[in-house]
Amino acid sequence: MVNQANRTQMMRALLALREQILSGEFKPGERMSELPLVERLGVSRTPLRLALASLEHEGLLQVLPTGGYVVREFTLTDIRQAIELRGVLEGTACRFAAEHGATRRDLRALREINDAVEPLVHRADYESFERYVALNATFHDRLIKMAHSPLLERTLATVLALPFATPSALVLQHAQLPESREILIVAHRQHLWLVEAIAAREGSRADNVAREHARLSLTNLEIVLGRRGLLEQVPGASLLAIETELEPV
Amino acid sequence: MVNQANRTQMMRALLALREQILSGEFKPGERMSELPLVERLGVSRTPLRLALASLEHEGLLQVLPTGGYVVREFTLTDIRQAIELRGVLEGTACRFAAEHGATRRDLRALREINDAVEPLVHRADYESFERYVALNATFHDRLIKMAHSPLLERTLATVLALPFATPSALVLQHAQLPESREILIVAHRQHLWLVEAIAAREGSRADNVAREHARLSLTNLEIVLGRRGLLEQVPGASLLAIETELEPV
DNA sequence: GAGGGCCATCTTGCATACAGCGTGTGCGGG
DNA sequence: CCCGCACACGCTGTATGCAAGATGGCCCTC
Repeated sequence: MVNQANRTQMMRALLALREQILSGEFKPGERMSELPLVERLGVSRTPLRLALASLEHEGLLQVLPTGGYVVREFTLTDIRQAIELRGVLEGTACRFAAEHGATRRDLRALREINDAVEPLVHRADYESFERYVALNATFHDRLIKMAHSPLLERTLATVLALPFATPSALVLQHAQLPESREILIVAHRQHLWLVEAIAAREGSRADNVAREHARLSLTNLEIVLGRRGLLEQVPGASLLAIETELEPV
Repeated sequence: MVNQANRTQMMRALLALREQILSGEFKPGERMSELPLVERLGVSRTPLRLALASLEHEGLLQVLPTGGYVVREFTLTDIRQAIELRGVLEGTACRFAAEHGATRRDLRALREINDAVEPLVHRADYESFERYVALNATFHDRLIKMAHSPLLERTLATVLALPFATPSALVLQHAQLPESREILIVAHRQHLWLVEAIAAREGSRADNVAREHARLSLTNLEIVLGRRGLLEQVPGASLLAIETELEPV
């Protein structure tokens, strides 16, 4: 959102607050009173208020009708809809990229990322997963840039700001499970298809593949939900309202 | 976005600023210095800063790397992409509505709106057009609500905040031209199709129809661009960078 | 004993003062 | 005449004081 460096007090408050909220130091519905936060973060009320307003724009906080903010609670439905919407937006970005025509340079960059990812999907160590996640993020960043639509980029960024919505939010948590490594194989194959489709200017195919690709996150979500211990490691998990429909493993 | 009543100084500043920007009282690239605005709007710097931050989030303002805001300039490409993205989001909303299953009550409401619109598309007086625009807005509002996705609603709202992006932004301006009345006929027919598709739970069809429906705004845009006098009546027109590719009538 | 009203306290919204920094201008030197 | 430096102005970021409103508790009354 605001990509300024953390030089200003407002940015420091924003970054600290976001991290603390996502790491579960505040409960959903908890009131974010300003004075305690001032003490906690060591900034004055003015930049703190700006940070709070920014977090409200991001969707992590809600405004009370009487004034003031509370931590927002997310339901499973919220997360599913966020992932689905991410798929729609990323699909649109891929379609734009295909229709607009990708430069050789962009295509080569994507292919190089895929080449680097390929050996990683078969390895099981944690460092490989971390590297996979990083490359995955680079791939998606490059893709959205190729749509040449600042508005789309901005819109997608707002959706990604929500917990659980980002492409690799849930990968690291369950990657250790052997059953879920198949997901990485599928995801990698979809990346190959995406580059193929964009290179061939097949916008509709690129759109569809990207949507299905995003839906892998739904599968990840189901897997993580099945293992209670895993869920709690995910940033933002504390903001999730576990509905009673929690399926037993 | 922030739907609070205009009780607070911040909301008054926000509403006043937005209106003044869209009505062309500031030129694109013009710096929005705080002190002159304080004098102009009669509010203090604190709520003004909040309003500026909100407008930046809306996309009407840009932040300078040195700090401070400037009025953003929109290109034709920006507008086209905004309209296209609106189509994607409205299409998704219609698909969600179809997949989720619409209540009889919602469907009846949509059909009633369409019934009320039907005679209006054949009339040429200004009051009919105004009534058409109002009913059109109600129709679209109802549709997005039927998706049952607050996130989608919020996302669409951000896109609609941009000038020229809203469904009926350009209707009133050119409705007087006889050649453009056909557009209303087509739009009305698409509304009928949308209700049909949603009622039949045909999500894909609803999606496609909604996308094409949004693209009618592109046609409107082309028409308005062809008549210089019309363009200047549209709110936000002053923010538009007319490229040299302006086609002569 | 319960409910309602009043008071105290806390909280937010707003205004303003202050400091640091970037910018623009003017003057002097080459 | 042009370029560079320095000073001054204006601007933003920040801190803090103040007032109005909401909320919760306590007491009084029925």
